[in-house]
Amino acid sequence: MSTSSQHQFRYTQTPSKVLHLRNLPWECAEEEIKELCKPFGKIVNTKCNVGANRNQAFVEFADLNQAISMVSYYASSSEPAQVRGKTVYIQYSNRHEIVNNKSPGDVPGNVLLVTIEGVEAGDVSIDVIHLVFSAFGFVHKIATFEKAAGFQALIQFSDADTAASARNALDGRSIPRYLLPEHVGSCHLRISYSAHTDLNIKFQSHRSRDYTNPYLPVNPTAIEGMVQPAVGPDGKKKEPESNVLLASIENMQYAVTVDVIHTVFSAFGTVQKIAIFEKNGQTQALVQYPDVTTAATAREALEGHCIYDGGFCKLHLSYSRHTDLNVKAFSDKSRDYTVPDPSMLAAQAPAAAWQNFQASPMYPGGSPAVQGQVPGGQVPSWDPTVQAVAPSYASAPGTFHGQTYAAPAYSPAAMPAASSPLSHTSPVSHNANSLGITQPRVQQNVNVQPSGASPLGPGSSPVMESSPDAQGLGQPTLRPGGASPPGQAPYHG
DNA sequence: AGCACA
Repeated sequence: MSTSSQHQFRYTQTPSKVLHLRNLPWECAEEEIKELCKPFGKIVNTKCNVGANRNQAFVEFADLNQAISMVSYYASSSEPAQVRGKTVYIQYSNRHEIVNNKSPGDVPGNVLLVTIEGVEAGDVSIDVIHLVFSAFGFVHKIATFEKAAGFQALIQFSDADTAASARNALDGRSIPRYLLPEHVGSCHLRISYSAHTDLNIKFQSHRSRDYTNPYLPVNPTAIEGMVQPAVGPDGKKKEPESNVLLASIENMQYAVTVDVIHTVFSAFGTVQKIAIFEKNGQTQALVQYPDVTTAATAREALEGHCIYDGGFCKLHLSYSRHTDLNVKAFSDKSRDYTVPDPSMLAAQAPAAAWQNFQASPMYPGGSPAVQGQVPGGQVPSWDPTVQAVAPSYASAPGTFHGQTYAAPAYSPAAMPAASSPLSHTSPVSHNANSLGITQPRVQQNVNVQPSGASPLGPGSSPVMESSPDAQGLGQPTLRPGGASPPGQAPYHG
């Protein structure tokens, strides 16, 4: 043994109440580490799954002598410290206390946040998730979603103990291969706790389930297969229709406020809710109508038109996968016209709250349950472009954890493609008014017809009274019913 | 197999 090697790690020799454990098994659970350490004293803190490989941990004893006794014991023991048969290396930490050992995801609760790594959203059906986690207790609710972190699921158990047992057993584990499509490689579960205590599931769908309420309606637009935008032979997208429109606003030289959106879209029917958000640097808005027909009318009439003269704020409309927006009733980016009383907002527990929770880690530390509230009045982080892919995997009955499971409640029904009448969804208009995306020479204006009747296509678009310059910024020029002949655009950019 | 950033 060279003196240099002794010097190399000399600094680790200073005793500390905190021990550094390394070479732990993959995603070793906190309980396993405690089991190893607690014979030597009282553990006051741990920090697990640290290091690049998440196979290290820190354990803080109440007393320095307890830490010394553990190090001393294994220094002289013929049997090394082991977890799951794997030798664990124990040294004094170079710090003397564990600070902030609990990240929010480590605060136990009855709802787990599960990240399924290495899969696409369509690879793991909600039935498979349910199957896997049901082995540990009754799964009340599941909500799945896609975020930057990947495909995730919130899984609600009855209590924190059940959730903890599932977490301890499955964190870092993989979903069995036979439950996955063949093309999926590794598929590790990364599990932490959610701050939620009760998920608000609005529909039984391919992405959310409430097993406590079998009578919950099935979201008609979220049935498997329905949401996947089919591509026809001509390459046109055939989206499922919806009562909610997704408006992308191109060339947004002027502010587009909730009020502006409301004004424009109210021409075709009652606008129930609006949410404005940014997506890939482009402003988009979700506009909710009471029914699909109204939305279709508005879509037909507004597609390709500009809110302002001069080719500004050009609208591109598609159907959202949403059917009922959960938005803050009054904010600068959203409006819920069905909730006149702001105090009602608390009762409008948005199912999107957990999405928001994912997007912005602003859950109050230690504060119980941000349940049912959109935190901070933020606009929910809608991600309408993430169109869920219909699971190609049909979960078959099988056994897992020694239990036999029935077939999934939802068979992958064939997409009722015929129900989508939209055959002219091409982004490029074939009409005379060739609204060049880059060089809009002729102004196409929003035609507002309060009756909503006989919406005009882009080719027969009437014009607004004037350019935004004449009207001042921020106010679209709307002339109800004042249909001018086509080609009479007064503004030439 | 060698130190934490939530």
